Amino acid sequence: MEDFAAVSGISRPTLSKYFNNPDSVRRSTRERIERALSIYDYRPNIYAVNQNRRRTKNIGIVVPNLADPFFSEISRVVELACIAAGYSPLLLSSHGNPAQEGQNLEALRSIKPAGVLLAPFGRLSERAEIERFGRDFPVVLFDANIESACEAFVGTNNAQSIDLMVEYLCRSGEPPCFFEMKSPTNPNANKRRNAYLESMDRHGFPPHIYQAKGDGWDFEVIGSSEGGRLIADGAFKTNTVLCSNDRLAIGMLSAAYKLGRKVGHGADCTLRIAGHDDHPFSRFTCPSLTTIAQDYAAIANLAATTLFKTLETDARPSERVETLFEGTLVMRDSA
Amino acid sequence: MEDFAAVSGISRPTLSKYFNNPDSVRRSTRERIERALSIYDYRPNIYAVNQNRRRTKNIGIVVPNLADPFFSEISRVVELACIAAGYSPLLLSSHGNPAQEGQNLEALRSIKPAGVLLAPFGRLSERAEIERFGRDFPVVLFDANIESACEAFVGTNNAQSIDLMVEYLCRSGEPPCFFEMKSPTNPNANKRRNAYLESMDRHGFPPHIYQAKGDGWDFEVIGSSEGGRLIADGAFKTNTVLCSNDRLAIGMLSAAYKLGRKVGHGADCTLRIAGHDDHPFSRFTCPSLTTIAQDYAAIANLAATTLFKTLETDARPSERVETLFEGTLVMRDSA
DNA sequence: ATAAGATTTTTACACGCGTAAAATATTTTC
DNA sequence: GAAAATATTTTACGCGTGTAAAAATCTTAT
Repeated sequence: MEDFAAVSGISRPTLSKYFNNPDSVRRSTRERIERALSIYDYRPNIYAVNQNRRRTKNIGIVVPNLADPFFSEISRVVELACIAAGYSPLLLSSHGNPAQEGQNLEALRSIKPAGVLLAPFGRLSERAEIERFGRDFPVVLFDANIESACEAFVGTNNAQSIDLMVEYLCRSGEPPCFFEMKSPTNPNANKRRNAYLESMDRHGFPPHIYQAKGDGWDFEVIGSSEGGRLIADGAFKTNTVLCSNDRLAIGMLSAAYKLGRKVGHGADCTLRIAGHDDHPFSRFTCPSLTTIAQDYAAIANLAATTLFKTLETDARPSERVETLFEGTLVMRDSA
Repeated sequence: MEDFAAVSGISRPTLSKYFNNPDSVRRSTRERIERALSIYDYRPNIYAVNQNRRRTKNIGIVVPNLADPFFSEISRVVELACIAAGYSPLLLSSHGNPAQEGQNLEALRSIKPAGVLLAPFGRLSERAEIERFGRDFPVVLFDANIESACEAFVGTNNAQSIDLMVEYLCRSGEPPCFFEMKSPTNPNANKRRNAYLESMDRHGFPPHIYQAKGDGWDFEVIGSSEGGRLIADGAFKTNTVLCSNDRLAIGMLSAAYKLGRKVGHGADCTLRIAGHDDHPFSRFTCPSLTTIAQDYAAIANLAATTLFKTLETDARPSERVETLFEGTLVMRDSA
């Protein structure tokens, strides 16, 4: 920078000001700098910069599993929002492994992030660690909520979205059974089950919950094996199944196909299957999957802007804010 | 570090040595340090560290599109390999946008990576930029090759894998037509087309290539709309279609289902569809997709270790090495 | 043209750590 | 137990930038 100052005829402190905020120098100066920049292609050493800055411009993004299209999509939006706001996002996936989540947060500490956008697993075991991390850095949670931790939460209103789906299914045919994993990795699963119970109660139908054994992130495998078994056994009390998420539904649809069961809302169909999340592949299942679309973009952008606001005002907000977006019904062929 | 040196009773230079390589200090000293570390939880400032190190321990990983399960899976393996080798991976997705690839490389420059693992789009337009980047940093390419650039390439042998599939399809039924995008985003697509042509020639069958219009990364959409149109029109000269990749096949399968065409190798089937890549969802299509499995893990690990070797010897290899892994046939129900 | 205000330059120190060289302490070897 | 080999400490400098304070320069309004 010393050298660049020499050849560009600008003093080093002014250059420093320019690189921190191009608008903080006089217009004519900025133009001179940019002219010189186009010739000498100098760029500040980011390590020296971050060493001296009080806060870095880095933002950590941590998601449970990038292999899940839901997270790869939502983190894409988050990432672009960070870049647009002038921050440097650092995307970390926990690869479906809750222990990795802690390691990721630990790794983030060493880059001294300005803030963190975290979609937590939401298990009890990691709660304390996240709370601690949230005290040390500004953190906005998304997708999965941990009531006791961090500045804010942005997600989908599962009560509303499940109720919407139950309502639709009840109006258009038999009331739904509910299919989920026995030990879900995500608090949303519990919210959805409760929402189903409440909604069925409100509609005056008895609930029927079916829980699949198995853990991990191979939801399709579990949906296919366990769901297929339930179908084959004729276990479902009604001809309609609401799956806790699309990936389970995708597995179950493939099992139904293998069993020769015709799924859909047509007259010749004997089974209806619905999901939740509007997974990218739900348009291409056979039949295409009726589901609930979460507003990915809205969730991602609000989470990001909420964090940015915290960073700019530099004051931790006095009270925790939770924002829930509504899901929308996507009527396709499976239910 | 000064303070930590004081309270731990170890000199700062020794601590510095320890943090760069815990084994470079005497055993007893290391234990004293680690005991103190467990009490005071000090950690080196990574920015000060990287400012002074000749080379950082950062490794950039750039993939065209994390939303594509192929890349999310392979980059997961690559990422873990980097961590296991003591490096700090930085995962960047170009979000399906070739221009973003250049921006990602540009962003990587400022973190002065020790090396980069790059799965390029492979378009002509970015060639020069990648070559230039490859001269400034050690880069190992994977998935898509650019003959003229970087240290090494690791990928799948498309000629072998396509031949394997063509061989199987010819043995088990009518010889395949080939379905692909007209203007593919990836050089592998061209390799596969040529492999198909050669293989059909070798088997003594006339080739039939069908190219879908459309660009971008919505392969399923294109496979569904264009592939569906071809099916409806009875355009395919044989009853067997080999798709250039699984995502096209997934789209085409959904179109076939909508058209009421029974796909598979059974007696009652009128159409066979095969893919390439063993996409995570190919097990759950209806019917499940016969395809070629790439050895994700082998490709990812070899790419990573090849880069590490370059970094450790500190010498750019004299000649470029290309390694191709063989694909394996995954026989499922669709063909 | 001139004074007030805004911007830039000069000067200087700080950040936290890598690293080199010489002195000292510790361990190993015979 | 002494000498040799090894490890640690001391001392000092450098990395590339942020930032503060005072001086110098430029811009704007009168």
